[in-house]
Amino acid sequence: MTKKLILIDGNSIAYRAFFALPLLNNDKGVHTNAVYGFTTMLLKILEEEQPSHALVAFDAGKTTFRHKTYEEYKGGRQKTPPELSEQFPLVRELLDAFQISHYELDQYEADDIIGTLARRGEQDGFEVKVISGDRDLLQLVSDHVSVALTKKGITNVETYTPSFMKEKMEINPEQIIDLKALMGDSSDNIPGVPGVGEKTAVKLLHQFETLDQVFANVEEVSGKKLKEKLQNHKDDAFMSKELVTIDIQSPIAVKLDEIQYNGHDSTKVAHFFRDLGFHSLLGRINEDEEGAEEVQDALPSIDVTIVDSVDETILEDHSALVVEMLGENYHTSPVEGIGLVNDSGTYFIPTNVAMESELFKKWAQDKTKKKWVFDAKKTLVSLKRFDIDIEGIEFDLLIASYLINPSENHHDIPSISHRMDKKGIAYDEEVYGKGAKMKVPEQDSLADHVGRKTTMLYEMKDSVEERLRENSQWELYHELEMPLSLILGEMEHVGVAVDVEQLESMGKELQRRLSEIEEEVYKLAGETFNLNSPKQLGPILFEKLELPVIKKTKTGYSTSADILEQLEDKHEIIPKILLYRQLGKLQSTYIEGLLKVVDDQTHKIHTRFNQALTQTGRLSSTEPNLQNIPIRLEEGRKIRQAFIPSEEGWKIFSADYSQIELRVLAHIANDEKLIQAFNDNEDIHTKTAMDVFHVSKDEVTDQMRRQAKAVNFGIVYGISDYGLSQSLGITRKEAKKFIDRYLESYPGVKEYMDDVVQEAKQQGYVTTLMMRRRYLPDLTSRNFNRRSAAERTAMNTPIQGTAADIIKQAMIDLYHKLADERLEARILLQVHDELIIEAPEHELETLKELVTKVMEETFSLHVPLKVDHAYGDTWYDAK
DNA sequence: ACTCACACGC
DNA sequence: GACGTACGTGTGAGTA
Repeated sequence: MTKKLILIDGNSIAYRAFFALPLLNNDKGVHTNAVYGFTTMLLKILEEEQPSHALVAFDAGKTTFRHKTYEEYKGGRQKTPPELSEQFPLVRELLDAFQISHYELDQYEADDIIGTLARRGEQDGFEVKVISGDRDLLQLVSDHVSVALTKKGITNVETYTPSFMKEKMEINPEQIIDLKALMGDSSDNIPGVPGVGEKTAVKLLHQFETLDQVFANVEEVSGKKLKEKLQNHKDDAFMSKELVTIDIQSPIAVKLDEIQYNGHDSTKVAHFFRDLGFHSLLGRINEDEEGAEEVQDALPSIDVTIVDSVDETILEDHSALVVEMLGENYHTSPVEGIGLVNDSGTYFIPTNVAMESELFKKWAQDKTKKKWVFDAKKTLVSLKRFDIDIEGIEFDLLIASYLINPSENHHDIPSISHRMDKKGIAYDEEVYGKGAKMKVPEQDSLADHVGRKTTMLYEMKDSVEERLRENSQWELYHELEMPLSLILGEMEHVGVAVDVEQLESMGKELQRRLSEIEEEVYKLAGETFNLNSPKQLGPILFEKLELPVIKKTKTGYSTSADILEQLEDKHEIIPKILLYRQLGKLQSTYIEGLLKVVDDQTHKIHTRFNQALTQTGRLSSTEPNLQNIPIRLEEGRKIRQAFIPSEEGWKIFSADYSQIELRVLAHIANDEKLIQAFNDNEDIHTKTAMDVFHVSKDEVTDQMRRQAKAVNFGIVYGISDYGLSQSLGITRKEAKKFIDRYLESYPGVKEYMDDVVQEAKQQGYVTTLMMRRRYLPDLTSRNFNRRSAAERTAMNTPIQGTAADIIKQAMIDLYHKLADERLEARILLQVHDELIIEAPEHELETLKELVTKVMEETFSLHVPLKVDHAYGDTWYDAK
């Protein structure tokens, strides 16, 4: 087997990672983006290269031997940001966990260490691979030394071999030094010859081979100016050469046989990953399929009693309760067992033992026995499957964690525990495996893991609640999200009835039309191909049919709808493709997709609302997503005909807020004109058009109203001038003008936008009216894009988030009102600004008034909230 | 098992 | 003036 040596330029990779990735930080405010990027790069290299030897080199200190030659070496360079410097010790820790040597040497740079070892390795018969982001290292390339440079991002590299270099750069590795000597390097403050850039330098080296030859034959250089510059800066060039030349004989102490790589210590690495919150990476380190037992053996042991029959002594008030399931879908996943922790101990109750126990059921349903859970909704729904209606849920760690920081991507017990510095717990993935390898471990392991999770839940309650109070979020948590959670759970459990035959017959008709269109497209294309593949479609349209290329994606031609629409009258194949796409979407996502998740016993669909996911406070919906059922195009809207009441003689009733976000904006910004418009019950888009274009009502054309509508849309969703230009098909400049004119027209809005960004910069986050919070670390980003995106988010989130708060409040109010009035009507779905209800026909008259009133009065703004309603035999008809 | 391009809603 | 530009979920293709 050949010996393979990997040499990594530690500083360079850390820098790259730092600037390539957003400034992630974990809960304790420690930045981890560079470490994270470094880790992904390292994992990839180790997987791909399987090195026998490895070393990471770092720059030692401020001064190097090069400074003796040239004092200003690396002068003028920006100071390393503290957010990065603080990560270097972590990178070293990481390497220790991976058991990879790292090395630095006073007065020398990482380059010199790498160069020296590369040459030594080469002589000893190694295949050497150098990883860096610094092109200077290309001078090391030889038959047995290749250099991988990071391209975009961090794991994306390009490997330079002598032949690749010749092809790509048209010069040899040996010429790299001379190239740099001529062109200099501003980032290292290397002068080179002024006025000579890469192009000229390459040209010179083509002609004269080496730097020495260039100057020996300087008379032959074409161009008077160039010749002069060379003659005047000969010394600079040779000094530059000295500076960029890597010292391949640096006095380093390490020997090659001391830097063998024998694989990492998975326990240490796992520990490190957990500490820093690198969950996604944990799955990539257990080469030899560590089972649940091994993972747990590494943790301090705990005492879990496996219960074989439930007795009263374990069912206390104030208990942490975990209903454990491996699958995501709690409507269908088997319950693997129950975790219970209270003052009397830590218990694991096997599913059948719990569910067959009358005592357990009675305890669960007793509202005076307070339960602390993780995910109240999931707990509620899964117990309902066993005919248990849980009561007395007093604490929900999932919701609390989400409210404290919604941008945290992992709101599971182990992740939250690690964020709060509680270590004795493994991630689900480590215990259960993931994907196809996921399996229920044997009972002892299961009980141990569930026991730990329940213990963590039990122990974290107080500090998490305290945090909510500190954030002034107690009311949001306790009066809004917690009650809502149970209502959502009930909605999910009730489900929505579906007319399966209707879906199936629509599917058949669609299939027929799809095949027909497909045939026609193939005929027009002159060949058959996979019409669902943009990769295959691109060449047909833009090469074979020679249609003009408007936009490319990184993998080929863009064939998205907005591009195809611009080509619509260029070729008759285009409208057919668009129709095929439209119908294909309906078929695969909505017909087939929905049929897949219909319960075949009850013909109902049970979505799951994710209450702890979006950054703004909105809900999301999965398996299936019932918040994106088509409505815009009639063809798709018909899908809604398949959503029907679950009982004979009932109707679907729908109520939606009219312009809730813009009303919220009027309120928050306290903009006189906007408030006036809503108080006068004006058509807001027409009003906006009047104000932006300075015209009277009857002068507003359709075109103007359409543009005003898009501007309003942009304000609500926080899109950029670019986004607005795209949606209106105008230039960015024009779009910006629209936005500016809008802000001139509504000075209150302008003031709000400025203030909210200002305030967010000061405190680091924005809030909604109900104190929902969103952190925006990118507000201080050095990257313009990031910063402006964060600024738009700062303006937009209070608007969208407050609207989300309001409809959530309305759901709670409505739920209670329906119960108080003894109505049978029940809420089925929420679609951001709309509630879908089913009700017996005789309740409709009552509902019209009651639902509207509750929704409009749920929250009092400086402008009225307006609710429209409709009903019919299907969701389609409730329009 | 993953990423990409695309498309649906608000 | 650059850069790549509301947020979600789900699908099929393509690659590893």
